[in-house]
Amino acid sequence: MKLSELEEEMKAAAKAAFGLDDGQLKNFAVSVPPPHIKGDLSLAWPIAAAKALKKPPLKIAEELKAALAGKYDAAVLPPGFVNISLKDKSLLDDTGRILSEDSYFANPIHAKEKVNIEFVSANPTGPMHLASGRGATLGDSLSRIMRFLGYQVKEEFYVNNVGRQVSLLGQSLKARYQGKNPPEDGYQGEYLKDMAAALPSDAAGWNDKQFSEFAVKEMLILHKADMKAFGVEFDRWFLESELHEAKGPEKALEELKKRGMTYEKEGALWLGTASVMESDDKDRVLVKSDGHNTYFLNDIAYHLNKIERGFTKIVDIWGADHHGHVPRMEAAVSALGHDRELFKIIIHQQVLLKRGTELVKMSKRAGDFISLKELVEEVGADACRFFFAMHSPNSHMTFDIDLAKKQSNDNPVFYVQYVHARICSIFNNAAYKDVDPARAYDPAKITPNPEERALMIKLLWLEKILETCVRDSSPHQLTVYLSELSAMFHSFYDQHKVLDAADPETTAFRLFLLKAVQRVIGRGLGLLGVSAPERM
RNA sequence: GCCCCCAUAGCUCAACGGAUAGAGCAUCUGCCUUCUAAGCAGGUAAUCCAGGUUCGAUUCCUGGUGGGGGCACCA
Repeated sequence: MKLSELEEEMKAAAKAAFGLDDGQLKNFAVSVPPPHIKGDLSLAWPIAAAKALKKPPLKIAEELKAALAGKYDAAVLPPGFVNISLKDKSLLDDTGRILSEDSYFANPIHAKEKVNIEFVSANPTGPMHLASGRGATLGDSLSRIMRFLGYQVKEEFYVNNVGRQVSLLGQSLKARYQGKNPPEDGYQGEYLKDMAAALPSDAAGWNDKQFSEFAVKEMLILHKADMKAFGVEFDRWFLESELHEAKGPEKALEELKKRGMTYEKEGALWLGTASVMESDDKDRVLVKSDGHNTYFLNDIAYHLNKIERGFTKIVDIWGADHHGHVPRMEAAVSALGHDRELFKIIIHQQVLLKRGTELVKMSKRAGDFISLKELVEEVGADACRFFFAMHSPNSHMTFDIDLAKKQSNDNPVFYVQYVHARICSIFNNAAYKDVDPARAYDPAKITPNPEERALMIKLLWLEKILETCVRDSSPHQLTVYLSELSAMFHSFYDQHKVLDAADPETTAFRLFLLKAVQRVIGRGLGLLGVSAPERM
């Protein structure tokens, strides 16, 4: 039985025994007992429920134990914990189902959710920066996790291919083509020299717009290649120009006006994000006094577009440098008449770069930065992705470039990957050791030892870990889990021989168990966009 | 000035308000004639400060201190 099912079953037992409603069982959750405690799972609920039930925690724990009797072996420990021991047979059964049912951990309840996750969305004005790796890792890993759990997920990259920055890019490219320096506020990076050198022969007669279009097109090719090398393939690259062709901003504006959310002041058109909705610190301009749309209006139109495409959950992943935009964007979605729950913005803190002992400040326009491509080529996509995935979005991570390049072998990703490789190796050695790797074991003849039990229980936790990742909008718990599972495996490997022709029953069981470990490790790494090598 | 985020071992990070705060790197001690030592076993080592709430606080609240980011009719 999955942990979620087990938890539900125990919760139902508690509900019936104490005559409670769901609200009173909110904190009812299984957890892992600390190492010095005997038991496979732990419930702290009796302590938490003491006040509401007006009973001593120990008494509640005893009553809960009685309610679970027959189904679970439970023990009560002060100040009111109930510790559960799982039966070997049920563990063996679960391990088998992990192997036989690929979607064992999916939850059908998620299937009705249509999720749009937009991330990276770097401007097509220069090579993709190393820091984009953080957003890319977050978005792609979360997408993979949600998909695995049963959600319908579309990954999307928004391309700002119109506007002032794009014009500047075109002008900068044109200047390079003509052997001049780019405009003062233009793009100074070397990459435009290379691009200029590759311009077609008829570029001499081009106007600025043609230079811009060429530059954006080329840049998009690079961005797509960078993302692919990083293991990220978007379902859609949404061009801002598509939005304008479909009259998106006009429609959004009309909708906002119709809802009475806008007003004119000083020749501009404003959205009452503060005065009407009280969710921002000031009102925001939609149409400037010169008649041009603000970026904000275009962004509202883009989000309206996503809503119209029928998504039930819309997620944006932004760097902390945009966090000030959160209230106005949330206000805008509300202003369009939609539920706040529909729209979620995940903010991740920025990546600080450290080279030697100095913190490196980077600017795309000055052309001084470390590209994602460079990093991936030197460190490898696996190590990069695992490293980014390890950090919760709120952590201010400093990326030590020298360390990442020089000591990539220290990355915990190898520790996890090594589990997969070791298990593959064992299976490859089976024939050589006179063992049939396909032989089934007989559950009736197997009593798992403590290390084997611990591994089987750990495998079950993948489900809850992944749900936690979704709840916290971060894959970092998965990296912790994989490291812990790996440690358990390596320790097991050291203590117990797997292939033993003299003991075919135990050998068959251990191969079965290892197959499941291998499956979970491979699956977990896959959800992080990291490869599971067969040998290292 | 206002807003957001952060502060845990020498370093990089974990820990739905729960039991003796977990890892990796670094460091020290052991372990390769036996399925891969990118490994195992063990040692050293941590919750910024002051209050508060709670049976219980690294976690929640208030006030400090220190750091990062943001406060446009730019995108």
